[in-house]
Amino acid sequence: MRKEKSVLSINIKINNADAYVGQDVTLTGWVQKRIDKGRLQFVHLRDGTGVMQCVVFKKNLPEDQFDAARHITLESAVSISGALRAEERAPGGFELDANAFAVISRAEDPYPLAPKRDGGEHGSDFLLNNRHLWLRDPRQTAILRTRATLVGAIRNWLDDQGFVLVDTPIITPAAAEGTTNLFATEYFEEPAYLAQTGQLYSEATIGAFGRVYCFGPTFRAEKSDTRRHAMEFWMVEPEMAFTELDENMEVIEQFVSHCVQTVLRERAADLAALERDTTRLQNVLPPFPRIHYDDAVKLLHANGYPDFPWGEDFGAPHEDAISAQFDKPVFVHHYPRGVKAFYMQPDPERPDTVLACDLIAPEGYGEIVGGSQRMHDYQTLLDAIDAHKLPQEAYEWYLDLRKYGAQPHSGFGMGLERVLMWLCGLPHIREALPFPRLYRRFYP
RNA sequence: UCCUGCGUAGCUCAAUCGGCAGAGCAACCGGCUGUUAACCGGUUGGUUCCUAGUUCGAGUCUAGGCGCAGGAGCCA
Repeated sequence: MRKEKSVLSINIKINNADAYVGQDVTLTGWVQKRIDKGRLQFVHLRDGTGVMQCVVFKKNLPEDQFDAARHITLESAVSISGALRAEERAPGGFELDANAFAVISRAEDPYPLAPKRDGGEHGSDFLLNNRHLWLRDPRQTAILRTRATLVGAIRNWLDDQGFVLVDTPIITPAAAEGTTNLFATEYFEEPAYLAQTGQLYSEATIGAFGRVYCFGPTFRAEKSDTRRHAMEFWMVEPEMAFTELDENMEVIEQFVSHCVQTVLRERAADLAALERDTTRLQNVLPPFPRIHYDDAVKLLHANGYPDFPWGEDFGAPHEDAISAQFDKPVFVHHYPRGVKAFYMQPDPERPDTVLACDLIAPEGYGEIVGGSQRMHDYQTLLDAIDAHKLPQEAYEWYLDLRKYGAQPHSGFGMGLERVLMWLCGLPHIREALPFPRLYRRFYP
């Protein structure tokens, strides 16, 4: 008889529970928590869309099924059927009165990750070694859902603004910027490298589409061992023909604001679960403050770094000192030529500076966007390649672009994980990637 | 790569002056029909990171190594 009941019950997802109150339903998922009250068992079932408290009374189901529920292990895969009803005392506002309990796969015990207690937390080393299981934690799912929403916001805005997604290669023949260490691999018998940027290729595709972007993983083989660095990370790189520095900054502030506001709107519950104070994020609307590098240096002189020399790049403490003066992301533009990439266009009025802009996030999250106007004159670019002692033959195709319809053009790169850290208030980049590749760590 | 700190039960951590290896949580067994980090009783659980040294005796001291964390540099 009970069998007939569960056959008739409807398979539903927990986030649709409100539509099935009063009906007999079946849930499948993983046991997140069990509270043993003897003849009464509270089983908290997670199905990927939410968590449902299931009430298992001994008298409401066959004895073998009750015993199975009473001894079920954490993270076992189970199917639970019963009547769904609204219940104030239950965590999500709904509760399932179980009349059938089936074990699909019993998890081994003990489950390696303990529920949070005042007796102690897990350390980051242990958690990262168990990343394949740590991902099930409510905090981690909130972060990764937010990441997915952020990716969607990025793509939607660019698509709506007429940017065309044009993918750039991950396997590349030579160092794009020459300076950074690349992951080396092999293309049959020839040396090859994993891309650290798609930008140079996007400078080619703007000749076909005008406005483009590439969005995918990028790779840096630098031995950077900090909370802000991963060896494999995602970067979105829009590129625009017939566009100079000021317009580039306008696009960036519109774009970043849209991303922030979309996440605030669509992921409010997840940000609340992360205990993120979003008051300062609400402020992130155009225009953003813009300061010239010269003025940024003066600002540092007046705020704790009196000896900072003109001509050097900012380190993390300097970025923090600058961003602390503003309640929004702040642009620093016109950097000294010596600290920026070879392809950036010098300012004709200040040839010791380039038409570059970095966007520094508030609250100590550092640089999230780096952009610039690119050299469009053939000879200027050739001289720059020579000055940086880069192999000209590797850049022939890039130089070629300056021969056929060259024009002032600009673009920028935004680090997905850096932005996600800022939005979610994460202390370390390791939580911003599903399977982070960190210095000396790429398992699992 | 540099600076600083830390490696003890599955996890998070104690262990006085160099003198018997401990707790909480998890797990397991039992009790409880309203728990939300349940509660109560009981049980199990150790290569004290590795190697060498000092000592009657080393988790503790010394040297080297390995691992991890935080910060810096580099960058997004």
